[in-house]
Amino acid sequence: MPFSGKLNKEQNEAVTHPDGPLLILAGAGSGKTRTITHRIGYLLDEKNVSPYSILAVTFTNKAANEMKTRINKLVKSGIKGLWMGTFHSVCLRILKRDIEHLEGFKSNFTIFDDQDQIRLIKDCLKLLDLNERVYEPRAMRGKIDGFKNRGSQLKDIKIETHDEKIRDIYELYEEELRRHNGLDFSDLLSLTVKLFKEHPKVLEFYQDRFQHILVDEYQDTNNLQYQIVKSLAEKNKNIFVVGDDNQSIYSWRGADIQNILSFEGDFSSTKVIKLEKNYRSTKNILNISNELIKNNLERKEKTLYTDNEHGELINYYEAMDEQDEAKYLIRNIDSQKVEKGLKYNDIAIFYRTNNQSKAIEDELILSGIPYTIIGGVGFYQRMEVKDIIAYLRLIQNPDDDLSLKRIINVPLKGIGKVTINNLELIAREHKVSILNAIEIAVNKKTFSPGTTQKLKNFHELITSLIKLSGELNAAELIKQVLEDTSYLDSIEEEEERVNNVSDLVNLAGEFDLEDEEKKLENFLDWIALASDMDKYDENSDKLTLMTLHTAKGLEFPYVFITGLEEGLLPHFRSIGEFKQLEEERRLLYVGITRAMQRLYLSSASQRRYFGKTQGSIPSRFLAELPEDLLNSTSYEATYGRRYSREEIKYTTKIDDIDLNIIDEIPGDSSDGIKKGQGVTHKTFGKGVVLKVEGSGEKAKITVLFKGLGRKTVLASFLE
DNA sequence: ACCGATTGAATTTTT
DNA sequence: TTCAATCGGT
Repeated sequence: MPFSGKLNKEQNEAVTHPDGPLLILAGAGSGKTRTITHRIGYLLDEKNVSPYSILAVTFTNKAANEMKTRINKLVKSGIKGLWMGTFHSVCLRILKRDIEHLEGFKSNFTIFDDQDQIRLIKDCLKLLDLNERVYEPRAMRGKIDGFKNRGSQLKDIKIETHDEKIRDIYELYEEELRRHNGLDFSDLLSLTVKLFKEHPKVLEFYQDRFQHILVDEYQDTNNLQYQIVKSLAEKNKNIFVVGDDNQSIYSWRGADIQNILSFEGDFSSTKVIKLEKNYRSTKNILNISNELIKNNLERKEKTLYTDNEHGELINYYEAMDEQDEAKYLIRNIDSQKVEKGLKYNDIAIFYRTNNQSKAIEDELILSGIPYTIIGGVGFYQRMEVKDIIAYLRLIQNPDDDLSLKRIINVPLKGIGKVTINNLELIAREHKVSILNAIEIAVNKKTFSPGTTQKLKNFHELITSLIKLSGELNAAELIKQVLEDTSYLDSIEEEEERVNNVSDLVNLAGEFDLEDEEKKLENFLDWIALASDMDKYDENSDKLTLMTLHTAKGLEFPYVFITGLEEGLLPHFRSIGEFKQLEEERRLLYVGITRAMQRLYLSSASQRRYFGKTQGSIPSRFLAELPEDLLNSTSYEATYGRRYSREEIKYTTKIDDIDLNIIDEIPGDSSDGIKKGQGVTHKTFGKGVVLKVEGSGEKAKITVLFKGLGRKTVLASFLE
């Protein structure tokens, strides 16, 4: 049995499980990936299951690619026909094939990323004549995604939000998305659910095809993903899920830890296997992770153990500020690298928020250490990359007004805001795309001769590119766009940007080699779901920097976790609410359990946020770690110098008060504005004062507004 | 009407 | 620090 030799008893039991639902609760480092790959190998080679009948869902594209490679090495037969990818990519594939069963949808849709979503929401707010300050686009995006992830119908939303306007925004947003022939990320999932519900024949096709379904990182599935899994597996019940409730860290994206906690109830006669033996970390590392996670109430009982040696103590350093923290990292990296003969890619640095990378980056550059940063403003979000992609998107989907608006004047062509606004009006009036509106306006000579000529040129440019798109592959088409628009000339002074554009051309070239169809559409789909993570090459000798979220699923011999401060980890947006606080703890748990040999923790006593230096105290999570496993030092101990600490202020938890009583809080302004007092703002309405900075008309007042949350406003705007 | 410059505001995590 | 909206000049 080639698939049992290298496995322990539980892993082997999972791999050779007969048909029927199986839940694997796999602790960190317990050989989860190995178990899934061997399971697939077992099905293919031992059970003679056709790869065509297997669907495997992973959390990232990178994980999918890696798993494919591993399985290929493992099995005798090939894996042609096997579906492996993220929920989003799997759904995309299903929708590309079957979306036209749903009325009003076309298969050449464009995928709208979150930036596009925000821009579209802004357009909606303008159309509805709503104030962006009151209905913050980002917040609205969050609400809309929330509705979609829960599968809420418009009529339900009335109950969920007391603000009728939010419902209007959602409704218009959906309408606009349809008009653009676009799908947002949530649509990929929710329309698949809709498709399965409304077209049982389509569902049956996939049910019959996918005899075996495997889902990795099941703890981070959301309601829609759950529904997809459930309906696909309903017929054959061969559903194999792997997850760790202690590593559920995506609730803000709609992930519901209940999916894994109640799996047994969802599928009758579920077999449960726990993988509790850790092969990754030293005893010390594993012990502190166990001690930490014990503090969570919402979890399944599971204690990891290991045969590995105790290893070194866990280091903790309390730095003066973020610079001092970065220097501490480099000191240790340098010395350990020499002492233990490490390579840079043996080492990773984690943090809670992307902006923490800057200080570390600066010091790394100074000391000449090679590094890569994963995430942040990723390659695909770069302005120049998005510009080129907008051209491609418009070529592929001429209804994509959003992309058109992005590039109609890029590089500058003398077509301004007023003209675009008028074009939008024409488009609306005739119920056509802006590209069509341009044609109408040019024919009718609606604009001045100069403008008409510019528009005519633009229209000809796009139509000629559309014609060419039938013959050219993605890379060639990008080159054509660059040539026709002289885009490179417009950014020639910015070397970085030019490089990014040429990287994009190369990327497209690589894609064309892989893609048999060589279609622009496929390239765009791939780009839309691609992330920075996918480009990450763990074999290049570079230090890796990333957030704790992106660290999930990876492992490194040496791990540094920075910024263990109240307000950062746990993040202040999560403090105060029990569930969110537990998720922050899980986040740290994920970070700690990435470490194989050695773990370093650090915090800074003060940190510059933007411009202003703020004081902070060490994270409460540090107090939960057993002291005898920690080796703690501080800036003061290392340098024998003291530094002046900023006064540390604790925020009052007024947020938890019942917002309905805001109306009743007395507004007494006889001697200026005070904390806790009720106020009325000209635009935002009623609220309660949380904080006062300065005095008089120009004082900055932080107010918790009813239904809108915290905002900082000028005293002169309050009544 | 468009463009560039200056000011102003805002920052969790990502498929 | 970056990004976006606004304003005044051409």
